Amino acid sequence: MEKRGVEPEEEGGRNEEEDAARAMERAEAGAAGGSPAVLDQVVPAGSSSRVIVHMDLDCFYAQVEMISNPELKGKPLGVQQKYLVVTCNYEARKLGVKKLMNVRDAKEKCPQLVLVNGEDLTRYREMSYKVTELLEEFSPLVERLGFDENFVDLTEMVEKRLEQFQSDELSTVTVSGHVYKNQRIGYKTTKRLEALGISSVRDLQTFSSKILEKELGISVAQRIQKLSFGEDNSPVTPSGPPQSFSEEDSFKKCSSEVEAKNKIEELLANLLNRVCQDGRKPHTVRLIIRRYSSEKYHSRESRQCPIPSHIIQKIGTGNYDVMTPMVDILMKLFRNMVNVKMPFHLTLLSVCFCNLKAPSTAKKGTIDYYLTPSLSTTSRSGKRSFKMKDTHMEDF
DNA sequence: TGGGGTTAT
DNA sequence: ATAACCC
Repeated sequence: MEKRGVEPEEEGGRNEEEDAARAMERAEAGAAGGSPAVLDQVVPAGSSSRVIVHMDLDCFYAQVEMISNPELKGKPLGVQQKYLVVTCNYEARKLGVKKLMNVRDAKEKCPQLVLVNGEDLTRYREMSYKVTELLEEFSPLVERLGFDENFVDLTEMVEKRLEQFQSDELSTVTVSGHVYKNQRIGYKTTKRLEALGISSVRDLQTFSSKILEKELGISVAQRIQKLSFGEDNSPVTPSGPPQSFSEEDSFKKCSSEVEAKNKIEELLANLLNRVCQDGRKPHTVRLIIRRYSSEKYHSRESRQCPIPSHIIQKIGTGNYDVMTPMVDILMKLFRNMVNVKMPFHLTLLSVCFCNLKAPSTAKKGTIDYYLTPSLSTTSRSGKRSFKMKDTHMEDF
């Protein structure tokens, strides 16, 4: 990754801060190799303050594309998904292209705009994890947010460095602070807050806690109001490997079962590759659809089921056909949602593998084998002894 | 509005 | 199973 494409920001996450707004300490020298002594001006000794770096990669997809193809550097570049420019580099922004702009509008604003297709996220995903893994060398406490943001809790590292500096009697330090601008808290909540006359952080700070709790529920109300004072005690939760793998495709119209099956097969094939590389095995599969609706805001429906254990074991082995039985299962889920005897109009299909587990190493005849519900013969009676929310495809 | 992800209910 | 949130 090009260094100038990365903007390191350092955040002073405080538990009991009294600042009116959330303060952010920008480490001018960057997170790594910077001057850790910065902190003794900000953090009283013995305080429970944390040091959390928030790293946000600029126009991430566009950067990946420019690295893949250096000829794109210096040209206005947009990354296209369907008819949208989902992100673009700074050359393009200078010329008026915005994120999530229509391709037509973007071309109109900027006829020289170079577009690359970014519907396949594979390379973005790979780069994204490379960044996360790099950060994990500094601390295991790295939390991902999307593909292009990471939070790193460096409290321990900083404390250790601080001790060193104090013993060296060295403390030449500069601090520059900056304050969070108004944040968007989430679309639905924003609308509800607006209805209450709350449109700024200041409004939220001064609003009645009681009324807010009644309006939004105690959980959301207390959280966002604390956030409005810059108080965020939420831990940096290590993301670790992903909890789900999904692939989706949107389109203008899918109105036949054959069409749907073809699309599902493509999504599934890609997913099987991914899950194979991961090494873990999914125990649940889900099919998600979006039906065409003239105006109603995007709503999705889904059906999921456990993956039969005999199929799970074949995943990743390569020499067995997993596609056929999985397509079978997915088409059953499909017909469970869509009455194929009636006309239908779908605009999105998505397949998701979740409930990922480390592959079983249990061998026949061992204790582990009999203690693994999905392997031992007791699993059938065992499964029926408790309530399953999922549809059982084994029952079909 | 794409093509992903997470957690809460 | 869905909703809401994040990017």
